[in-house]
Amino acid sequence: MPDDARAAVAEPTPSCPVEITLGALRGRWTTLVVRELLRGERTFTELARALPALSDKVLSDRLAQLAESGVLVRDRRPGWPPRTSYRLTPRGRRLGPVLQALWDWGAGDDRG
Amino acid sequence: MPDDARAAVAEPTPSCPVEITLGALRGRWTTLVVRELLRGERTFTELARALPALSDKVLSDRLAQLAESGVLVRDRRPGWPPRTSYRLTPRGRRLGPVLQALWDWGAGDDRG
DNA sequence: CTGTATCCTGAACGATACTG
DNA sequence: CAGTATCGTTCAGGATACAG
Repeated sequence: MPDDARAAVAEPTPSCPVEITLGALRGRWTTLVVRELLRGERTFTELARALPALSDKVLSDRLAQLAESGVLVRDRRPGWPPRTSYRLTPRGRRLGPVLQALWDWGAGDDRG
Repeated sequence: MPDDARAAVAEPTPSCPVEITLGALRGRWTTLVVRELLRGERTFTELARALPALSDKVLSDRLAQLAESGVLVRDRRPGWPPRTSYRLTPRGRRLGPVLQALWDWGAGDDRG
């Protein structure tokens, strides 16, 4: 973390890298979608089936959000029935260690 | 990450460690408060001054939230004027690597 | 199958005022 | 100094219906 991270902060969402990452992961279900994709390519329906309590709209929102932040890409195949796959970009795959860090802290036994 | 992380997920906020961590860091300003405390003990006023755009109420909310999740402790000293210090617990200090991981990803140049 | 549009509700946020 | 109480607004989440 560079030293200018120490600068006085007037806003919580400037160009701060921490906020960029939290922005990409923001919202319910987001990390679960990413985790599913870390296991491999998935279609819309496969994601919906893996996350049964998640509505179509929110899944759509999450996929758009993650595409926007460069975490995943859509792979739309022509023909019928329409079939779209989602897979992580290299940048998206690099979220693996981030989720690992989040996991480790949350699983911490508080001693030490 | 243990293998049962692969289990089908019906809710986004079960006892999943990732969600525990995100829950602790949830909300605007939260990571900035933690980052300030990573630099050392701080009083309410010092935190408020470091984060000028943050209202008393929200700062109070954040400190309560972070105390609740075991990230920091209050150190209230008797006498007048009242003076309260906040400092991270060992668990709170272990958020350092987590914020580092968030920082690194957000600062990533997208190549590789 | 793969989404988008619309509406509704509850929680988070921020301002202000007030207390020990 | 160190907070809490109250209130209004905004925004994300979820249900439902519909479209390419």
